Amino acid sequence: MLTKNLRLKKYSAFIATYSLNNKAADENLCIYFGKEKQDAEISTKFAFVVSKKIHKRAVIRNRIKRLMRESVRLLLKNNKIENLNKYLSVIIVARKGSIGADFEKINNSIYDLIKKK
RNA sequence: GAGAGCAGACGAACAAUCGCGUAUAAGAAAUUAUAUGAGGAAAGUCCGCACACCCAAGGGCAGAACGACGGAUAACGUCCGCCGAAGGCGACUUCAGGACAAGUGCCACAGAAAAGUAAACAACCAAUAAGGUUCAGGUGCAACGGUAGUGUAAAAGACUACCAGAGGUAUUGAGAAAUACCUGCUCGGUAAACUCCGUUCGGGUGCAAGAUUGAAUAAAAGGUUAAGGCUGCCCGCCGUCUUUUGAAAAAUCGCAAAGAACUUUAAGGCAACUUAAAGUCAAGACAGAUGAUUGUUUAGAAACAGAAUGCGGCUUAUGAACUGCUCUCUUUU
RNA sequence: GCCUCUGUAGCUCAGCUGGAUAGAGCGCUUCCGUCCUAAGGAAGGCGUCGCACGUUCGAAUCGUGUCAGGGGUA
Repeated sequence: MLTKNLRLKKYSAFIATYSLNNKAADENLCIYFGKEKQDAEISTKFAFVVSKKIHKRAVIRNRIKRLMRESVRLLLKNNKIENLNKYLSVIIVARKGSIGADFEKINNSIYDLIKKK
């Protein structure tokens, strides 16, 4: 779990981010980007979504969520995704390809998709 | 040694680096330090409780669950003991295990007949008929107790012996029941068919229950005894209702450390369990915490699987390697 | 969290007040038809009734458990 100021919490913020429909996807993941920032001081907020449609078991869904979270944490720490800073919010949604994936696969997916943007 | 039966335990360990939730302490704050952080099923939501609120002026009809007996428990559809039945050579296992002799229904095809003191196709007696009987044949899951004999014209519980059931009496037991004797009493199956009997349940909603604080609870128009509420329905009772526009939808508690709690010991009890003493305090969010990488050990860095108000059960899923007791067979002494 | 419904042929559905060969439409295969195709006609195979256990003489149907899928509600 990321620290509290990096988490996206409000329901209205989710709706706003989804409605922009600014997204990038492959078979594993789908990333939604929110509005562009006015103030550079505000930190970018993240949310991770693994729907029950992906898989029935909570263990597998939790596993995917944790891997995504860890991957984002490490990328932020190493400053590899600087181009993310201009967005207010980012939602990462898992797709069916991510079932049973290891850390390497998830990490590469996120890195590639963000870099493309 | 082989094959079974029952019960039990375990649910990888250690280290390093980078991280997350909660609590406590320090600090103006950023933050820092310390402690701690997922199961035996957390699952399915199948039962039972606690807890909370709503409705409870009544009356009637429904309804649901359970079902040998005795106990345990907060309670249970759970557990323990025991009886009976069924299965197994046995250890042992399984059982929705009240009543069809209160009433109603159903029992296809076949068969005379599927339950009503029941047919007379063939058979038997007899000269024939009237009559007697349901033995034998045949049908069917099931044919009006079964087997063997006596008896008779031929037969039949008509009579006898054994077996099965029913009723009664006596003894034993806390009881289900068991044992013995008597009565020829013999009346089909099905209640996981309706139903009857007994027992239990005030009803409803589930922590998004609900409580407190804050905000709001205002205005306009229209309609009229219909709608709405009170238990599923009826009676009965209460009672204005609908539409449009506006605002709000946040925080704290519930709830996270104290109880039907857990561990050990002792006493009582066949046991479930109870009582007493000592010790322990052990997750807790609200977009929702337990992760990532590496190394070593084991067996290949293993199964099923992730807390959301809390407990007691049941059911289902579950890798590898184990432990104890018991039974049967075989071999050796 | 709570409530509720459905699993039958390749697909969409009947049958579910127990009685036997489990039906209908579309589809599929073969044949007829036509110069060829379509329409039309004839024939055919198509099923562990989600699974397990039970009740019953007999279960798709009744009961219990279980698995899977869908819907509603806050």
